[in-house]
Amino acid sequence: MEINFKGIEKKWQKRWAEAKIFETGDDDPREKFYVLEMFPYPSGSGLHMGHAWNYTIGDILARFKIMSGFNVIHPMGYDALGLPAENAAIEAGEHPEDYNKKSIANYIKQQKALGLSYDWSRMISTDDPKFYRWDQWIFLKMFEKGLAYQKESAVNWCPECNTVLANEQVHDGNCWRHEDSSVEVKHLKQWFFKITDYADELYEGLNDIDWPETTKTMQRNWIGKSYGTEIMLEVEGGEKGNVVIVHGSQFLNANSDKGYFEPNEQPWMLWIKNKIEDRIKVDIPLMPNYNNPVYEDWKNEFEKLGVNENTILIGHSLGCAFLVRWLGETKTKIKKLILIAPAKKCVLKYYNEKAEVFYDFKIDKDIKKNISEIIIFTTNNDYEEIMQGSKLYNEELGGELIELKNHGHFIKKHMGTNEFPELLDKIIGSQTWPIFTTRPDTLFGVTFMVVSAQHQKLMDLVKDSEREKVEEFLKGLGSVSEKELGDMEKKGVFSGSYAVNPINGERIPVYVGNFVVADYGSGMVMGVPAHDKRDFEFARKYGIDVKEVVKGGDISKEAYVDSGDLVNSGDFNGMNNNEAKERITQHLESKGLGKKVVNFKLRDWGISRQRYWGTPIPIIHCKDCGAVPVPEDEFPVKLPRKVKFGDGNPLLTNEKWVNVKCPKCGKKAKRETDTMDTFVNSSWYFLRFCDPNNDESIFDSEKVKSWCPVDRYVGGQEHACMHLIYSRFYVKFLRDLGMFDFGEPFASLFHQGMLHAEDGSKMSKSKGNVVLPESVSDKYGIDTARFFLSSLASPDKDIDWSERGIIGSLRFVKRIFGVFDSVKIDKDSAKLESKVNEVVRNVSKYYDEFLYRKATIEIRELFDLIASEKEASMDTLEKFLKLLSPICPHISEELWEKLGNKVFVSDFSWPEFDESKIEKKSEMMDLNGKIIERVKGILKKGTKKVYVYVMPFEREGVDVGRIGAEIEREVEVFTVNDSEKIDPKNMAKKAKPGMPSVYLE
RNA sequence: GUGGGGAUGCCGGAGUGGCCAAACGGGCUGGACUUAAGAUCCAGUGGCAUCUUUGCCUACGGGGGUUCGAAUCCUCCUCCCCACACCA
Repeated sequence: MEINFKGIEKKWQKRWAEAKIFETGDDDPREKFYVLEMFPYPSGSGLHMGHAWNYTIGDILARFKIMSGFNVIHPMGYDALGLPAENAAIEAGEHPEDYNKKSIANYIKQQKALGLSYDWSRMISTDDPKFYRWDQWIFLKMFEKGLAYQKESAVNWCPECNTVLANEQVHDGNCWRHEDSSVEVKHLKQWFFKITDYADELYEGLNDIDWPETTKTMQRNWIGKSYGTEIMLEVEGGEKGNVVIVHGSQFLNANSDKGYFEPNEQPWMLWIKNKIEDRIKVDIPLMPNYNNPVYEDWKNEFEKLGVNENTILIGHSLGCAFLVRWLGETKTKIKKLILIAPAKKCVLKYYNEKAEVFYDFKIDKDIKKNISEIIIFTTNNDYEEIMQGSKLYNEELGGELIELKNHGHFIKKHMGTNEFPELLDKIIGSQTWPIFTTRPDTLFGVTFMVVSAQHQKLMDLVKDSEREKVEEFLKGLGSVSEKELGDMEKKGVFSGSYAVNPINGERIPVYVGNFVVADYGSGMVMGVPAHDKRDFEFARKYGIDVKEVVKGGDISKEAYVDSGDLVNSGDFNGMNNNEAKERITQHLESKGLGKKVVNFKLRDWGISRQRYWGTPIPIIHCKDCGAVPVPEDEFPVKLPRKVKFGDGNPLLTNEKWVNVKCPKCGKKAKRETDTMDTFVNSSWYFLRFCDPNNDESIFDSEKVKSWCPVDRYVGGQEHACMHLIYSRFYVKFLRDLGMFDFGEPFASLFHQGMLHAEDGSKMSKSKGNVVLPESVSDKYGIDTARFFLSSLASPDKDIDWSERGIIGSLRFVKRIFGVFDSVKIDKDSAKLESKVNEVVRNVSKYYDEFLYRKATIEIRELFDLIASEKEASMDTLEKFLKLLSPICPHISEELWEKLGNKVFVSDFSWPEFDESKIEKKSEMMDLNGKIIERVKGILKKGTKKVYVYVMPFEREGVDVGRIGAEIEREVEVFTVNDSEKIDPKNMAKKAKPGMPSVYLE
């Protein structure tokens, strides 16, 4: 029999379209159901059978739901913006806009030929400015809320794509699109979306959605929530440069015995020098004629010393005036300026006149631009003029003004102590680093720290003496790509700095390491070699101490990472380490040195792409006003058509587009030429389907509220950590804007398997193994293909195309036509009636759960019965077609019409079933009868007693009296698991449910 | 390494305590139809025995266990796939 599949398909597709049966109204009282397949990037090469299958999976469900009486929204659109489209267009020598229009048109044609139940009136395409203007609107809202921001950062650069990639788009150090281009690290200013603000909700929200466990796990791993303790750690800065202390005038009586010191030998000066000179050079020059100072003389003397941008200058009293004057004159850049009791005029009457001249200068406010830190020390009991001087300097120069108690004029006579720790702090500038750890219990076992080699503040930690070694180390890493970095062995180099363990005050060396991630936690980790594998290796390699703090393993051989009791841990000794985690954290917390924190692996989403075919970022860069958003009434910022493709960002080549006026100040400014990552479009397109033609707003909230969230979302698992996280983020953001009230876009998610080519490999144009739906449709009919693919395996599994296999389905389809021609329409046999009810019941469930394969099996079974009975009721034949129609809509429609129906089967109600009509399988129908029959069959004359063995659940139904009467023997019944049973021949084992076993005595 | 999923007949793939030598399909074998091929239809498809009935043996990656009873539950092992991969 030959069937004109093409004709049938065309006929019904046309009729469905004319009757608009798949167009969905917004105000339908029926319960809504949103079925969505991930919208495709419309590739120029069109869709192959694998794509067709993806849409079919959703289509079968949508059709089932339509028939089941739901108000089904089942839309389709095109993810047309993006790099691949741009590249394909360039390769084809066409403008992306034109190229894409053609691709989309081709896609639509192909999809329509598949007979998919889309509501084409809702179609959207992301390259339409009417669509992407709302990308820009969302960007603006993000910008307003501080969730869109720019930062200079190390980014993943794909040389193939000529653009930056998001973290999610880098796999194994390679671009997700170009398996053999290794991603480079570049430093660029980029736009980011602050997805991390939603990290916790993205993580926790996974508990409430019906998604495949694997995908949820992947997202959980990606977001990477971990609970731990943040420990505040003091790290001595790596000093570099030098310190110069310029003393004041010597005005005290030279004869006073205890009060007398040379001006450059004030005890605190010597104390400081002594404290730090092994780490940093300290000069305390004795200035000429200090009792009769002449500025020029001091200047000459002072300039003999090296002063550069790494110098810390410390002045005391008159010395301060000298330094400020000198800095104002010379505009020298220095690191820090510390003024101690600075004077702006002479404080003692008998003081030399020349000193007055010394103070005769104006404080140059601009010097603060050349100094990264200015600190002024004053006290409460200095000379009045000096205290005022401190304030004056502070007013003019800014910086920090520190008032100490009872330090007089900071000379021996007044201070009462030789020590000046406050100053020491300011010189060494010890830094506080928060350290994240999940093992605060091992804090006593810390023997080193490692800071990331990529850390921005790394050099602040490196001491001069180690600088060369560190730089060499960094150089060694610099030539390595991101990918190799992953495989590299853990290496480190000593930074020269030490951290202080807050729990016991121990000094811990800080290393620079290649294995510490710079932007996780604070980029510095504590090393506990005794209880962490990696730390153990590191310590072994560099001869660092391994200090056991948790008992349980042999730390001379390997790190012990399991639990145990604490040792070498001060007050916490003997405590179980799990308890110690809490207690040590509490202890730190009480001292303000630590707290419980949650940390995430998730990073902000870098959305800048240096390419043309994307949504323009609606920002204008102005020299004076900075990044200024394009006003909403100027939206959309359309992509200019005229650009040159070649090297670099094409948008830069349209100067007219780039050069604009600043919306704020009206001066000349430039447009942002980065475009947005293509994933911004797919992050919310499913919302737009609810109101696709709205030009007034992104969508009508009421419509979105009535349709969303998506009830069943069908798409590939490869988007687990990209599209599916971004969409969740967008939805949460839009919800927080008050657009709607749900927080998750996709209530349930289904990942389809991939359709491979006949040889089991991926279908690809280059391999020449692509199966095209058109040719399949010509040869076998699209319904046959749908049935075949449905029957292969459950749709979440990968399957292989098979020309031979589809013949089996073709055979089935042809048989259907044959049987429908010949079957006598009358009434059902009891068997058929039971079967049809059973199949309706089961298939309904199967469709709802994507168990299409099982559906095809039962449909076949029902069909086989109809065929063998040769007679069936009209009702049964109709039910059969209804059951078949989600998978084979065209031929079902055709046969439905042949039965004399005028309405569409696709739009008809789903069949119901009657549970009571389904024959119960002979389950213990007459257990006693069976026993009697069986015993009678083997009964011998000499048999005296009969033992019967039944299943425990059958025991109650056994009528010993009746059996005994029938067989005229003594009967004893045992359950098969009765340990006291009499069973010499081990017959109990042979018993099966419904089939007891028997032993004759 | 971590997390997830697997391993069933010639093949794809059901089955998740008893009705399982294992659904359904493909393939293969035989038969019907035909001059023949294709298509279609029927039957068979672990082994041995047997008159249909039926019995026994060997089988669901490998070992061990729980149970009256295991493809199905537990445990260890092997192998395969997928994802994340130095996240402290």
